[in-house]
Amino acid sequence: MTLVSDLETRLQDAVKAIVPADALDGVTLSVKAAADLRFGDYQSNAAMMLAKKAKMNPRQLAEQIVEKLDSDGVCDVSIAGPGFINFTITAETYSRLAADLLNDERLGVPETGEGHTLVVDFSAPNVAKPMHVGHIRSTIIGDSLGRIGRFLGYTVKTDNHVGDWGTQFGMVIWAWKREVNEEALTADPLTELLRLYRLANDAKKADEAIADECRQELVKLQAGDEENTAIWNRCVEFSKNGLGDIYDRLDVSFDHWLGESFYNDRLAAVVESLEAAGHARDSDGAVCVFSGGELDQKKDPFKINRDGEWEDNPMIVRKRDGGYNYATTDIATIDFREQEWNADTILYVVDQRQSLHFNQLFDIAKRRGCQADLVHVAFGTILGADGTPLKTRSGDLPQLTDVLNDAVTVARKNVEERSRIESNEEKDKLAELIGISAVKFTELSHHRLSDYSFSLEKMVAMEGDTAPYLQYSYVRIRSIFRKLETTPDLSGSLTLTEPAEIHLARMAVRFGEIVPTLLDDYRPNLLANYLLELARAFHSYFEACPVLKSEGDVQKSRLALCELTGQILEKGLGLFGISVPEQM
RNA sequence: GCGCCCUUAGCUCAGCUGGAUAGAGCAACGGAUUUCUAAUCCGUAGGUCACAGGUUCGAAUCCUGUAGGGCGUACCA
Repeated sequence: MTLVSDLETRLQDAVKAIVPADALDGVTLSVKAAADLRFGDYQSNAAMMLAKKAKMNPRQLAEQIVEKLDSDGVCDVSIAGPGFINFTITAETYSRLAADLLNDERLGVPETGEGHTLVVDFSAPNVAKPMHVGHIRSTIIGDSLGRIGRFLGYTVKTDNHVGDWGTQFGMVIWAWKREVNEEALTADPLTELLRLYRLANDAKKADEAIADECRQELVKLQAGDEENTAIWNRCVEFSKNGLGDIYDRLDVSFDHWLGESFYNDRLAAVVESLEAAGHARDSDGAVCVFSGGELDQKKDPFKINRDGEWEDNPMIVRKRDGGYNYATTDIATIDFREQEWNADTILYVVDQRQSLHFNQLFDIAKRRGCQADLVHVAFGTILGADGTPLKTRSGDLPQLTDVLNDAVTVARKNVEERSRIESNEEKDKLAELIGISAVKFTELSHHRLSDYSFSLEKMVAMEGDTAPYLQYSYVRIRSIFRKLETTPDLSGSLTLTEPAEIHLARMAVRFGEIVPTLLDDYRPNLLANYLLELARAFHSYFEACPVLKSEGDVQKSRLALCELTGQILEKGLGLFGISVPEQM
């Protein structure tokens, strides 16, 4: 049980002894971390909420609650302002809890996800095109959500739903048949594929007939044409190898790699079932899903207002040319994940600009009887330096590999200038770790819905609120233990007295309270905030409380606190897919 | 037109299922290092939370409106 839930239980017991049960309807008696430590460690506004409902004086009610509240020596309880109940945790309690955490593999994090299957659909780049900076958000946020889910005890299935079957293949095949350069393909397959893609893209923009030809190539592929399938197989193989290199570098992996093509032979049946159930019908030669008519038009994703008239805004599941598009594939994918994986929740970590698509998709899935909780974990747009969105098809966005390389280069320079490490090989390894960690952490410390202005400078920053700052605090901890030479016995009780010690323990205890909240709204950045606060507490402690110069119980307590902090930093960064170095 | 999202310090951003005097980092300025690693710490300065109303004991947070910006709006994903 976390400290905050312990306090909540005590508070609820006290309230139940005073207030009749029916007065508690709709009131949550919650305790949260105090906004300001001057008020104590935790606070509750339960008395004010209840007083409002029962038309009582909030301060008097708070006094009654406090009188009944059995704090059992855990904390001091006081009343302030209009009726806040403030909990000030004692140094003894923090000492005890810190000692407990040191013996807890889970570091105080409860298993809230047991028995629940969580599918995380993320990254999903288009095959045949290299990943650019725009792919960073889905890849890193999705990977982190999967790791967090696993740690919380969910059965997690991560799936890279790669775009290996869409329109771009019609284009690549069209260009391949006319222009492929086998030599270039052997030397640098991804660049050659990108060249072919751009070639077709430019050609079809200039000539509508070519756009048609590209569509025809796709239809042939989807119908099983031998030549196109052979080309496609080679494209996919080259691309997956290239993608695999980047994922390895990012330490991102997937349980499954079921791309759009995997669902190809299920699409016809999906459309048939939609038609049979009356959800879809022919429209202008295409097969479309229309509104279920159950929602208000303003909220209905299948309705749109044009010039004052509400018109249908259908979702196309089979194009006029007979080809299928991603809507159809997505429906088949939901069926598969529900039936084969028993998904309870499916997360789609996808750009918020696709929210209309997901609104439509989820609506039709529910109409077909889908039971799983479907969530579009949307994120904001990546903007360029000029504040406008980076355009996916402008062709000139920085590639992900280049960004990673730049970050590593900056990190390498830092290592050269400030690290104690001497071997060049070790320096290279450290720079790779730090550079990539910095990129990941930059992403994860932002609110996912904020538009993200891409700046190389920010991506590669090594000071302040960054991954290296967190890694550095870990390194300082390891350094203390290295100097100690013996392995200390850290079991038994602790004695924390200095404000910096107590504050560090306070932060450590909160780890178990923060982690379960990360999946409430799929917000890894709350963990980033926490880890920075923990590391700040540690660095202050490091300056204020000498460890090696202290002796006896004081030293033991301080070592224990260091060890605990190190474990939390390692675990917390691990939830971001970031590892910690022993030395910097 | 209609729908969705955004607007917080010079810059980049946290904080948003209502709580007390709105927080970090960067940049600026002033200090700390014969050290348990200065990728650090301590301090100073910096705000009409876009604007106007409303609900409430209490609003950056919820509601309405206005301004500015972004995105989406049937055969791309």
